[in-house]
Amino acid sequence: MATIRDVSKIAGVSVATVSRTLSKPDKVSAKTRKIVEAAIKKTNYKPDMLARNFRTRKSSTIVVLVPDIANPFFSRVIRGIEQTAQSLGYAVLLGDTQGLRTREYTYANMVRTSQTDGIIQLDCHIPFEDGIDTSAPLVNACDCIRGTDIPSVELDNVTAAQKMTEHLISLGHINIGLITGPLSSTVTKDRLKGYKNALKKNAIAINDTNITVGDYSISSGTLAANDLFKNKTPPSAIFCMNDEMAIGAIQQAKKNGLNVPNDISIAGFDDISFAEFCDPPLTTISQPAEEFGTKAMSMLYDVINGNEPENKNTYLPFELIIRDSTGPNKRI
Amino acid sequence: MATIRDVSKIAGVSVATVSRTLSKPDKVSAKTRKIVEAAIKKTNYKPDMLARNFRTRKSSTIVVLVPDIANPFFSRVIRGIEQTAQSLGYAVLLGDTQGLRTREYTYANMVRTSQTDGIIQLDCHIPFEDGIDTSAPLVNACDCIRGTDIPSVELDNVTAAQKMTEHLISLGHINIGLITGPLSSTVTKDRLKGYKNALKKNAIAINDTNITVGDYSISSGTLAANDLFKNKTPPSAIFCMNDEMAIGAIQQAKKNGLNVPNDISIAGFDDISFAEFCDPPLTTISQPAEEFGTKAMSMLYDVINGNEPENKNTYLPFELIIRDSTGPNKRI
DNA sequence: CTAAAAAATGTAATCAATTACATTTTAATT
DNA sequence: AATTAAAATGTAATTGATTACATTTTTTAG
Repeated sequence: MATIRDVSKIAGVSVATVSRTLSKPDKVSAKTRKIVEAAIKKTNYKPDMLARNFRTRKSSTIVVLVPDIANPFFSRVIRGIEQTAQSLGYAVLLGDTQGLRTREYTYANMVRTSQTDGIIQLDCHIPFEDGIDTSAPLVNACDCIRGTDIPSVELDNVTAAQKMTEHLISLGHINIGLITGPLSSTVTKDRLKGYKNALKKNAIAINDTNITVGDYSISSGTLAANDLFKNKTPPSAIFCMNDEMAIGAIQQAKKNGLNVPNDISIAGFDDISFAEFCDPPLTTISQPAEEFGTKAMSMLYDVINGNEPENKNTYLPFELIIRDSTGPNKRI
Repeated sequence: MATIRDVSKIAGVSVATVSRTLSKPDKVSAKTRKIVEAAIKKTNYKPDMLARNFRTRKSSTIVVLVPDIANPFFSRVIRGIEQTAQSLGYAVLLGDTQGLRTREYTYANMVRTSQTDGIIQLDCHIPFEDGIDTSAPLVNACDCIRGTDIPSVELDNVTAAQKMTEHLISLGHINIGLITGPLSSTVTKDRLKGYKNALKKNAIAINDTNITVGDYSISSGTLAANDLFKNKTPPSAIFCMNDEMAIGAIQQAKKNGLNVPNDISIAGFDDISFAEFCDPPLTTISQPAEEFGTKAMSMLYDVINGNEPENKNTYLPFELIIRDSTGPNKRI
């Protein structure tokens, strides 16, 4: 493999000139530039990134921490990250953490060892209490941690969940079940708050047996729905905090001989691509998944370069998508 | 940030000894090892990977070329890759190519510039005709190119498609539609071959109007299905080359007032997690997605280290999953 | 045409680790 | 105790690009 020295010899110039031809061509006279470019072509020279990264002290790589790459919502976010990263000259390392702290640690440490220039975190645990390097360029996307000044791209989950709950109320539902995610995450807490807000606003009592906890998986949706169906007065509508759980809940409803939406309304969250093709098509909240990624990446770019991002906490818009899985309460 | 020199000073040994303590501890006496380890702890030293990678001439990074990270099958494969990579000391760069050759080029070139030590390719185009660096460690997973000696992890797509077609035939279907992917890929060609094999074996004439081309997206499934429904004698069963297209086809069937499977049987391929939760649940071929990833990664590891992988073309098992979207032909 | 300013180019240090080879220390053998 | 072999440690070169600073060349201004 040709090095910059080979090129400089063939072109009859110094290595500095070759380097400059590549990185600051306007600092080189047109004549030598041509000579050097010819030499580069002749030798098929490509700068060694290992050497360049080492010398410039940056990896031009960022890592994205994701609990599960196979989650269709996260994979769209990552697609957005990758696109913007590419256009900004960064490569994207995949940090599938499977929710394990040790793996988060491993990947977060890559900043300290210069393997990576920054971190985008899709579910938020870092920085840990016990003093992980907090100076690492870090941006949270989708989820966030309250009370820190870590830049984030979020949805107004409170309002979104409130809107969805109000949609169900507007259909005449009073007894509304909820299937949450793990209560540790801010996203879940916010959506729960939105659900409660809507009930309060409409003077509907909050019934704790209507609130069940899932883990954002399809199977947890079936389980939680089944629990709700066993209530003394089962809900006439269920709001699930993501589409997967809603799909699980629909399946369980059908298994129990219930028609969706005639006997029970079921709503989701995220608007994954399969939501539209469920039976019945799912009422849900759509989020601009790719935009979470692109925005997070450009914010991280700012942070890496020492610039305060414009909006430290950016909120992206959502949309209530009404399909056929929700309908009027017919039990009244 | 502490360097190896800081540690060596504090420990009162040479940098070589510090380096050895880390990489070949058995070459260092127990006494000095303890001293060095104490100094490392004291300084909170972490070796700079940029320097190490530069010096050792390897990035400890591999790149995975995937046409679309948001595809649920591919994202499972990637999960497998990531897991094995991690355990082998490799980081995984994400190369979402969106099917664009220029992006494939960009990522493939990372091997030449030492940014990455090897490539796993999930849809196969590289090496291109026009002489990209063929010496790059490369493994194909899921798809492959015939007539090269590039190691690959594959499914026996011919047999799998044949099995599925035979399943439909066994249900009494004779007029069987097919929705393929883009005909350029080996996977598609093989599945087409399997379909034809089954028909021939059962002395059923191959009807070209029964074969339509999709692009593995849901919407292409609806379109292709609609085409098939317009045939003079529409098929009583449709075999779709992936689950997404099957989901699209089911939707189109319902839209046309057809009951699945009573009026028409529809089958998919891949067994993505939503297949089980379709309405009706999808008959499909399940593939060990994660295993494609783990196997491909360990093969790539061999190739990178100059060892011929044991089975240059590894075949993974598949399983015919019969659910409710296929049933007896009632039009006879 | 000359002096000063600006532009272009070159020299060599630098980044932080690894490692071949040299040297010193320790252990083993007689 | 002397000799040899083995183990431990140290010295310094090396990796390939970038870049501060020095030097040379070109341009501009008077």
